Amino acid sequence: MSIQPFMSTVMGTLDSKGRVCIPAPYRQILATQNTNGVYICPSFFEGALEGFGQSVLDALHARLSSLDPFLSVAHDDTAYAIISRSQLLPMDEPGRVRLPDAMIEHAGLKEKIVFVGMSQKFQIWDSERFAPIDAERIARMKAAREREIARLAGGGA
Amino acid sequence: MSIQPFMSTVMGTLDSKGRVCIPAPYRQILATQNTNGVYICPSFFEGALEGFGQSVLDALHARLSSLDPFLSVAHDDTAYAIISRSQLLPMDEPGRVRLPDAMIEHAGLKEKIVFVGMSQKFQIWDSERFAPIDAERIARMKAAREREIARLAGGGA
DNA sequence: TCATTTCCCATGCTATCCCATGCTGTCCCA
DNA sequence: TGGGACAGCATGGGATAGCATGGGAAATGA
Repeated sequence: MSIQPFMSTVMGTLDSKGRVCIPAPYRQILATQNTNGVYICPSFFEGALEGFGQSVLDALHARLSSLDPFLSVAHDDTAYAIISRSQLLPMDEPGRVRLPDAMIEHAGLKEKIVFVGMSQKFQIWDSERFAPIDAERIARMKAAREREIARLAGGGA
Repeated sequence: MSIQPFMSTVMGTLDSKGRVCIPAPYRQILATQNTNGVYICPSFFEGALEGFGQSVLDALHARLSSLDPFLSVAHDDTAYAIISRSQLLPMDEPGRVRLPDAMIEHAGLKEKIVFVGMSQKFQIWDSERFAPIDAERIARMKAAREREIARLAGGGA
């Protein structure tokens, strides 16, 4: 079988104890990556959380390890930022993790949340906050498509 | 063996449990792509669903893997457009899949549905909704042909 | 000693898997 | 050339396993 990406959009719940149930398909992917739990990192650009497994972390680590850890000034800022802000959250038996309060606050999570599969990683959004973002992303895609159609109809020049 | 495209238009049924029987020729194509089940994605631009196999997903994944999963906007947009909206639907023994309610609603599926083969992918339409779309596509094609004839008659300049 | 958190067990529901059946197409034989 | 038999495909329904969720007990730190 080929690579297993995080896919699809799944509704979820944040309970009164700050726990979320990781969707079963996501857990299977994490398991195949030998990840006991899940890595969570606040997104830098959006009010959301990003989750991923061991293989993403390995790739980031590989990027950093090509640099001299003490002498290099050519830092890989992205890789460094991710690694330094990520946490490995342990998973209980049914497949839930306890989100740290700081993460819940960063993403503005209420009761209804959304898991958004994005191949190597997935995002966790508050349901209400995600709705306009969703509409905006779709609008961008449509606009890009319209431009392409217009270019083709224009005579291919 | 040559490439196996999804082709022809096939009638189908959506049962009371939201299941559809994937046409046998389509299943054979999916099987040759080592796809256990079928990937389904709501169309961005039309009230229909799009189905495809592993090879489409592999091509997409290859494109994503050249982009930074945390830094690149193109990565997020592409992943969001397809990956987050697609699902791998498992297939039961006779060859049926359960369509998620959100997908059924997106395509406005009633009882009578239509599978439309489109080479790498196929579409799933509600039967009534597809009729005018079909006519429109034919009309567009005819118009293009007319224009080409006119251009050739005009002296080919 | 008390508060907070973490781990574990119990439960209802939903989705998935599986079996049984009718039908329609094709293929073969008369 | 026509009729019959068989095979494969589409369909319906029911039982079961797995998932999401809630709460309680134990352990740790203040």
